[in-house]
Amino acid sequence: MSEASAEPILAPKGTYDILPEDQPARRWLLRTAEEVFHRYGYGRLDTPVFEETRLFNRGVGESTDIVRKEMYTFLDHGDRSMTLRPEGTAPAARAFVEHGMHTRPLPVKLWYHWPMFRYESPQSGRYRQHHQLGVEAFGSDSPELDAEVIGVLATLYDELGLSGIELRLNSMGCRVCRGPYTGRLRAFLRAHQAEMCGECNERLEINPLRSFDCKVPYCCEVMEGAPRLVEDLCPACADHHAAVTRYVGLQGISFVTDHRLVRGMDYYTRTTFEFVSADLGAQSGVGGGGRYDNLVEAIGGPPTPGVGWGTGVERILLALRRTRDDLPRPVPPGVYVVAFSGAARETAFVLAHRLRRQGVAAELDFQGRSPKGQMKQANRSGAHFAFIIGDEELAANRVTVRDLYTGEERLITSDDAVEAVLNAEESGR
RNA sequence: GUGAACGUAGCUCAGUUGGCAGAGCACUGGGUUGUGGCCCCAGCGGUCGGGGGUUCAAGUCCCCUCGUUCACCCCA
Repeated sequence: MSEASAEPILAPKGTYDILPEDQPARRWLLRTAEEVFHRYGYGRLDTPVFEETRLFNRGVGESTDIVRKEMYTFLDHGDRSMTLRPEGTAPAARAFVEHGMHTRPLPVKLWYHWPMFRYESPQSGRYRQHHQLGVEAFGSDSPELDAEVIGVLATLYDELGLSGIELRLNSMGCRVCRGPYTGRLRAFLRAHQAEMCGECNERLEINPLRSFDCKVPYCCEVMEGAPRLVEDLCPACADHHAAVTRYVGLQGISFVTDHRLVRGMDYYTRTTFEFVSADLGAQSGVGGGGRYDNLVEAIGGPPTPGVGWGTGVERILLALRRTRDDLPRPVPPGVYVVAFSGAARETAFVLAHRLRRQGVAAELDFQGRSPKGQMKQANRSGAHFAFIIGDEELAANRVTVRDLYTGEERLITSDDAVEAVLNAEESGR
């Protein structure tokens, strides 16, 4: 083994480390989310990070980019094909079925905070491992539930202070209306094949709806004249969509109907929606979701409608950091215990221990720093107080308590010092 | 997967037509033999992303590669 030639090992491409200084903002975000979910009556669900590959093939859909080229799939030692979860809805549906949750009072409302894995080319706001917060509500096809689910996300963004976002709403129809509509759209696209880009022609058969998303100018022009699904829904879907928009409005949430909004999972039916942020780059979607009335059945469960969404934790933080500079930061210790002589180190160590047992965050030097160096550290740590112990304090059996905000100093017993800090922390709250 | 830009100290970045690898911040010590913040001095810290090539000489030019960023695509 040659130490000199050891190459540094870096985090895998598209992944990142979450350092101590990054934690408080993230923790605050998650706490806020948990609180919001609780108020709306959602219970937390956790599932394994890997599932049988079949779940995603059947659930998300063979034609999707996620399944076709973005999954981390491997064979385990029993030659079973496993996949690191690329999204949350299919696993949640699997758990719903596996635990017979259809016998619980419906709807069953769940939330999650999970890492997701997709083999994509990384860029800002797009990672190979990222975290999503999500909710899934199973067992009701009421448009009020679509609206509630959207309301949960809008409330979350609002309470996080995420501004500059826009809600886009659409309906993808159902089995009854989507089939005939896609037929009509295909016919339209074939008629205009010569005017469209190569990609649009390629996806004509697989997913013609995608052409609405094409950025090529002349494609956009053609698509202006294309039949629109929202305007071509079956009566039931049209009623549903109208009710969803009404109930979204009742919550005071503004939105735009975007007939071109097509999402990348095959399971969507009826409602689809997306929140986009003006503060992100090209990866402007912060959260999105929709209704999936056929998904549970597709993975072998009883016919059960559902609706939900996922939102990217990293993208929320990215957008927040671009608009706010007051996100939570690490909490400084209450006390930094300073030893001014070698003989005082033992007493300092014990004093720090006592403080910690009393509920006070206390730090001390381990590097053998000079008195000045320790004071500098005390200052940098942000501690309110420095407890200073040197030969004088040892002789007097006292400790010097220095208020690092005011510079005021007192020589008191260690009992009084601990008491003083506890009082200061109490009144500081 | 495609295209473009960029990789120099822990961080943010200079580095001229190829000619001794730098600054600020951070870190350590000192100025103050027991006192932080401001200031001053000094120190520590570098496989110049990696490999190959051209050259007397490469951080600088060429090729490959890895990574990051931006865009396409897709999505959170």
